[in-house]
Amino acid sequence: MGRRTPSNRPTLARVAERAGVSVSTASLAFSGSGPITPETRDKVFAAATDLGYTGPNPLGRQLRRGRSGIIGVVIGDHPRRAFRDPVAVQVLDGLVDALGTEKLGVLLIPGVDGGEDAVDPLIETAAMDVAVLVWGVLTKDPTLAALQRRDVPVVVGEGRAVEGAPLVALEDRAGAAEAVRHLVELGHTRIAEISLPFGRGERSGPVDADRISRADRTPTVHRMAGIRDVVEPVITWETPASLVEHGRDAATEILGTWVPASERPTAIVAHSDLLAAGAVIAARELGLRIPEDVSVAGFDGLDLPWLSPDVLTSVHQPLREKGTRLGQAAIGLLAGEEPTSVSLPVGLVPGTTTGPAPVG
Amino acid sequence: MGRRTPSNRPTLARVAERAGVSVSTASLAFSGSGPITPETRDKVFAAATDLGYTGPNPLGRQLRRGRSGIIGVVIGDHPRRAFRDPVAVQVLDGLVDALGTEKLGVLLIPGVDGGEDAVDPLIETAAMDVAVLVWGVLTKDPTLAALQRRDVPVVVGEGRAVEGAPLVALEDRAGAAEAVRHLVELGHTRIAEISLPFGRGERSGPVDADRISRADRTPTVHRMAGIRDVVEPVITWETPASLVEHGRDAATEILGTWVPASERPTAIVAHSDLLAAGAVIAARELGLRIPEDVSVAGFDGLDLPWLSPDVLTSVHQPLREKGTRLGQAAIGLLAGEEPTSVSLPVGLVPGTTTGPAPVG
DNA sequence: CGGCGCGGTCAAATCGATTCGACATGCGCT
DNA sequence: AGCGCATGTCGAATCGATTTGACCGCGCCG
Repeated sequence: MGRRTPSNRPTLARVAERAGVSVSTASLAFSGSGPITPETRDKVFAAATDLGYTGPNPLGRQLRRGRSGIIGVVIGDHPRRAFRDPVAVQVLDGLVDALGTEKLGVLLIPGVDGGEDAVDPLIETAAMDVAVLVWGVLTKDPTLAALQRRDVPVVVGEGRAVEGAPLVALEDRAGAAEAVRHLVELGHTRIAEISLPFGRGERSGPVDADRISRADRTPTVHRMAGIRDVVEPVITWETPASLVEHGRDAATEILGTWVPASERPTAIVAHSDLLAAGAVIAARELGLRIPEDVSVAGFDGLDLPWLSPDVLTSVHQPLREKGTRLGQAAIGLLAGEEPTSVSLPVGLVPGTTTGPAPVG
Repeated sequence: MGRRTPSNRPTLARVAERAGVSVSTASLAFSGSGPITPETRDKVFAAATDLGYTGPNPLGRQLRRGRSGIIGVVIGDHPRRAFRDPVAVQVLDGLVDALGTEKLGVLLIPGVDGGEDAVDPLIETAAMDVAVLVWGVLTKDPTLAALQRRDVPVVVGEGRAVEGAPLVALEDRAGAAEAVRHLVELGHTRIAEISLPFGRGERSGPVDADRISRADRTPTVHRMAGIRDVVEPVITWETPASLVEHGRDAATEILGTWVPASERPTAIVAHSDLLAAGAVIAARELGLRIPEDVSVAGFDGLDLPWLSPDVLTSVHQPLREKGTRLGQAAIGLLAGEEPTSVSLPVGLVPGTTTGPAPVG
């Protein structure tokens, strides 16, 4: 059991030789399915254990098969930021699970810092049978372009459909509309919006109609549209990422210094639960009662025990299912099925953070 | 630009043929380093773009090289649980970064639900040049055993050293001792401990000396030892995972019903920041002031904006650096260097959650 | 003017497996 | 007894690249 150098690692050929059979027969023995007598198979296995051979070398098998068994998962940012959002984590979980049933592995591909057209080198060179673009594609997406050049089949989560690629979407627009309708029914008229990022750049602050019209990122665009299906927000605040601190900063401005108290928004709808949680914390810090003074609605349906005693009113999404669907879409593509797209339903679940609008 | 079936995907041989050169020359052209005239190279590149060839097939290259360019990262649990802890996310981030510099990719390998000896199929069959066991190894670890059988070099984070494998550890014991010493210096004598899991099983509740002695998981064991280097806790509460809700549950018991108020612990030291945050929330819910009535110290040094206005007193660890060191260790192994281990320093950073022990 | 060396190109071996078609054996059936 | 078929085994081709060593022609130097 000493250390072995790569060069003396046993191969199928050596096993076959030792077992006194041909390489093909040895291969058949390991594949398990071919026609082979039990004795021959045992002979091969015995030789294998003698030599310390633990099964076919994946590299050889992959080359022959023309498949790597690897699915590239493009998370669009550095892990520390992408996974700071529990939403991404749950989707990934479903994805890993679904792919695991087919013995497919997940190769993590981070986004890049670089300029406009920069893509991670893995996109260009890594072996993968399918790539999953979890957070959709931009209108001119260098990552998508590189994958298409390489003929790597693609599965898209969220947003814009790509020719020949299955799309797994959520009913963002309807869900956002539902959340705002809930607020309107409670009597709110001055509703502020805290939004997800609009595009590549990192910006934060209030936005005007012009910038809104140029938003280029998919959950953002759909959720903004859904909100506007019901009401026009009194203000829209862009954030650089779905993180508690950004929601807190935005709400501190919106509820604090932005307008005189008499014109203060009575409700905030945020594009994500983390942003909404930040808004709740900001309201607490400003001495505002929730929901008596201000209502807050989120989006995602996360379980946030640390927000206790408040429970967010939120639009629940089947996040894990989104992951499993993405995985199944990838598997389907490998099986040669025609790409089919789905849009998963979402639904409002009221919590303790929304209530009737204050009178006057 | 129509769809191509795998069979008519261009190969280096076809490019060479079209360019009127040999395969070896074409290969040289793409490798970039070989001796070749600019004209020949351009001829090859022109033929390549004609055919839509985007570079050597990774599978062929990998087989020849004997390297897959993939590092398996064993996270020891399902992603939704492993990555719910920001600690894991930061380590992963450093790891991905470090490996990215060498164009190595991260293959995510989850833990399994199954019985004692179950391992993820990827462990047995996936191609990987090195495996990183981020959260250490158990005393009898089926994952480690499977990897050793396959001759996959291993890098270990945390805990027990493995023969021939670099170990990247943190000075857990000293850090834990420092945290408790801080509490003792503040006058605390009744100190409770909320601990990380002891082993595979999911248990929660107070533990006795016998169970403590049988703990088999590395950060847990070291942190317990460090605490006991300074003081014996009045109670140790085991939790099934490093999550806010478990810390909250534990602290609710410890500070609430467990003993009469006069004997209530005046300080809690938790093995992680998420557990500590849960304890802070529990204290708030019980109407206890922090730090006047109860002090809470954590471990990890996370940034937890949602705990505002409190800032945890915590032992800061270089988590991202742990990740980069793990990555560098893997790279070193691939380069044939002798495995070397490191232990990274940690340090107490006082926040607002610890203060002098209440008098009486 | 001849030989040496070097830059550039190429043929062939190699990485480790899978799989197709051929082949040998033995059995059953007429 | 002879034919055909099923069963099990094997040889050889193949997947797509990298790399070594041979080879060739040309320029430079003695």
